[in-house]
Amino acid sequence: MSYDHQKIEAKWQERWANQRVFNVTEDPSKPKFYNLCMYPYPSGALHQGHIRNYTFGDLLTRYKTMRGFNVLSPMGWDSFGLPAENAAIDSGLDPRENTEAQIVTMTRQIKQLGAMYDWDRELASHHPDYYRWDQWLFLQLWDRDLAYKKEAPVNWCPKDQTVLANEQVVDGACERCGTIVERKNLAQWFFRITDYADRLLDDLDQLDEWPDRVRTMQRNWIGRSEGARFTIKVAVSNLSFEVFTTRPDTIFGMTFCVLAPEHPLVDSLISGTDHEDEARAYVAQAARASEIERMAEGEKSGVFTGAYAVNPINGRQVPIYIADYVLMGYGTAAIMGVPGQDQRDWDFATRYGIEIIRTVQPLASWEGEAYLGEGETINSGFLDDLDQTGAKQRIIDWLEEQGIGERTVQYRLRDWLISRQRYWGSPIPMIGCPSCGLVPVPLDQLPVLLPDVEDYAPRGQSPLASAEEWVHTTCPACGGEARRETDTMDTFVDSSWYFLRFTDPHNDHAAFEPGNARYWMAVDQYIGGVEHAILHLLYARFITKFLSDIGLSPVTEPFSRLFTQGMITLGGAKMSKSKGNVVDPLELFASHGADSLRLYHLFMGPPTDDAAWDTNGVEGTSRFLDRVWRVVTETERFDGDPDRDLVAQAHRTAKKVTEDIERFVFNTAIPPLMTLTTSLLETARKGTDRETFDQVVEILIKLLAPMAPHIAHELWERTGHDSMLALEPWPVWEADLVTQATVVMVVQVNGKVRERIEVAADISPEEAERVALGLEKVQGWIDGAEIHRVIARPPNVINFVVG
RNA sequence: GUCGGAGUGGCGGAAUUGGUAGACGCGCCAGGUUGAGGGCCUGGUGGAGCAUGGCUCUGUGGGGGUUCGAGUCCCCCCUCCGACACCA
Repeated sequence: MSYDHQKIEAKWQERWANQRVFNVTEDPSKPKFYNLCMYPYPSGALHQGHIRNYTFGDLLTRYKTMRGFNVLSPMGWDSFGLPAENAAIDSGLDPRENTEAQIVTMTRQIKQLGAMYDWDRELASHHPDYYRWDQWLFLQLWDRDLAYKKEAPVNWCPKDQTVLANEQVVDGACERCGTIVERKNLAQWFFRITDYADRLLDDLDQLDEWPDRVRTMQRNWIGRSEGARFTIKVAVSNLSFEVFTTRPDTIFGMTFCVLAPEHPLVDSLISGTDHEDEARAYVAQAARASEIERMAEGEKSGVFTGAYAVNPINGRQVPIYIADYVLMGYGTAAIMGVPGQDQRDWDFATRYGIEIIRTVQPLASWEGEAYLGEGETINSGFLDDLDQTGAKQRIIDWLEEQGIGERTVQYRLRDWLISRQRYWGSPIPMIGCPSCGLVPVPLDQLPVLLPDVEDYAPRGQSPLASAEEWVHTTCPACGGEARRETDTMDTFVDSSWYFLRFTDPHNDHAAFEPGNARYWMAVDQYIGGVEHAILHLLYARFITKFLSDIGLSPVTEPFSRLFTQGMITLGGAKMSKSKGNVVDPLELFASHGADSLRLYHLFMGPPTDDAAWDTNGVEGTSRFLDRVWRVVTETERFDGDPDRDLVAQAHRTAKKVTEDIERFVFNTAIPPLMTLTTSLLETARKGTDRETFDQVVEILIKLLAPMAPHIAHELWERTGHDSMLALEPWPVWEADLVTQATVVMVVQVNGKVRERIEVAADISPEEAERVALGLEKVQGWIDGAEIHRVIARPPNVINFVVG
């Protein structure tokens, strides 16, 4: 018989909400715990990934509450973004109405899961009272020269006539229409995150409760390289350019130079020369080609400019090429070509017949490719015989003495491109004035409201541009006619500070009150998908550091502990609507109940790992809950004796479950609860006394409360308690009961298990040896041979080495 | 290519410090309950062999090594997944 989960789940969801069990205020008398699941995009329907995320989060909220913490667990909506806009374009749905309807639906579904949040703090980034503070944040950055506008190459879809974010470009093509993406120069807004590169990198060391792989990914993304930057003169001209290198020690091996096709010097180098036509054709082709095409070509391509560069170290003249393997966005967009010590330069030199000079003596014979290893410097004048470290030091000193170069640090990280030629986002609060230039919207005029438009389809510029009345405004500086910025902000701006807003969500005169933030920050546990390991987490760290610098954030790192969950797969692929392999949580709420589904998500495997879906597994956890139900509702006999073993088992279970939750591993916390339930059912048949039984049942219900809260609360009530289980203290265990008196010891002969024997847990090595040697089977295996060694590790194992 | 992560029964997985490999669940098999089915209960379930109420061998992607003892530690290789992807 199975219990009526629909009825009891609805009952308790209503009670928790009515009694405001999970609504919190700042309370200095209690330790605080800020527990946060990454706020979702309101897609309109929960999928299993959400269920998994909120099940983990809710388990922690409930567990920490029972442990006596003041737990803040808020929920909100990352409600700006492309899907709502695409729905508007494709189906004519109003983005605002559509988004808000989806929020209503998803809120209902989250409540059906029994996941509890402080809904008084709910926020949605598309609300003017939220995005007003995005705009405020933008202006704070602008005031400190950390927001700027400049021309930059962007991904451009020629069919959709729009700019695409990097993540919308899949294999070099537009994610929506499949057209090959072009690169195009457009004036864009940036945040100067590179100013924070060092701090973002260095502070990763503090985040020792983040997964290593996430820290590694961030480290690689920031990509710090130490090296030198120096000036190279162009022969027979007064032109020069700068190069960056991590291997200044190889400067004597420079046999050519390369400029990126977009390098500003290219034009003056080739104008009016014999090489002009060929070079211009190459530059044009590089501009047209997508990244994918550039790479797919396999071999490195380039073209000679006709000009020569002068190596400052020895005056030697080397040819200057243009090649697209040198990137405009990194370093100085120009390099010294040292084929002997760089594989890319080697490939290029080999193709174009350029001389190769080795400047490092390989440790072993080495041919056919560049040598990147250690070795003595050779063919390098005054650097000869030095090792790499010494040679680098020496040459940088020399460059600095000559006043042509310096030691420098280069990052792979680029500034954050935040403007989008899109409708459904926070308008950038700037005004373009013909006489004053770029002028910020005064703070007292925020928010700049998103205007209504007729047509959301991209036409090569932001849809906001079509709202003529809105665009036309007056310049705050001179009062003349001016035009508003029509780009909106990347939604990653919204999510880069929402966790601070949750500490003071209704503030209408500031983004948040520093006092509230001081109580709640940092987020003690942040839970979400690993797909946000780089961008969101990096941006959030950046903005938090910035807000700390201007005295508003109490912390320099927003998330103390990060947990990234694995994804759900079915048939070997990630569960997704487009692949058609989704299992709808709503159907499972109806058929098995939220508790069974939650328990299955906890049980199916390590929370960090990807997990393969199996609906039969929900059947299994559902059966388990039926058994728990029967323990309480069908036990009638209480005519036996107190059962100390059962109590001991309950205490061991409490210890194990607590330890597993603390280390964030849930799949191993459930088996002991299952076996405890089986023991209770056996005991119920056998008979015990009422006191023992009630005591053990109480522990079981409490341990189950964070995992399967509805059934746990119902059984708590049915076992005669008036209190709210969610606010009851977590079970404690007695150390004496947890330690077992006897254990099974393994007896090995020559490392092979030959016998098992039950012994006292505190047996001495001598006693263990005596007992083991007394065993008939062990004697049979020793078979009269000499015992060379006895390794006794009581009470687990004893091993006789014979032979 | 570089950097991460992972390979254990038919399946999901367990084994936290080197010490009983396969906990727990699913699936499957047998028996019980039932008019039948479902449900529930009990037992079994890595592989091979045999003198089959038990015993022996073998077994954690492959190959070597360290150790009394290796899923766990070291070296080499293979496969899969993820991130970055010409970063000078």
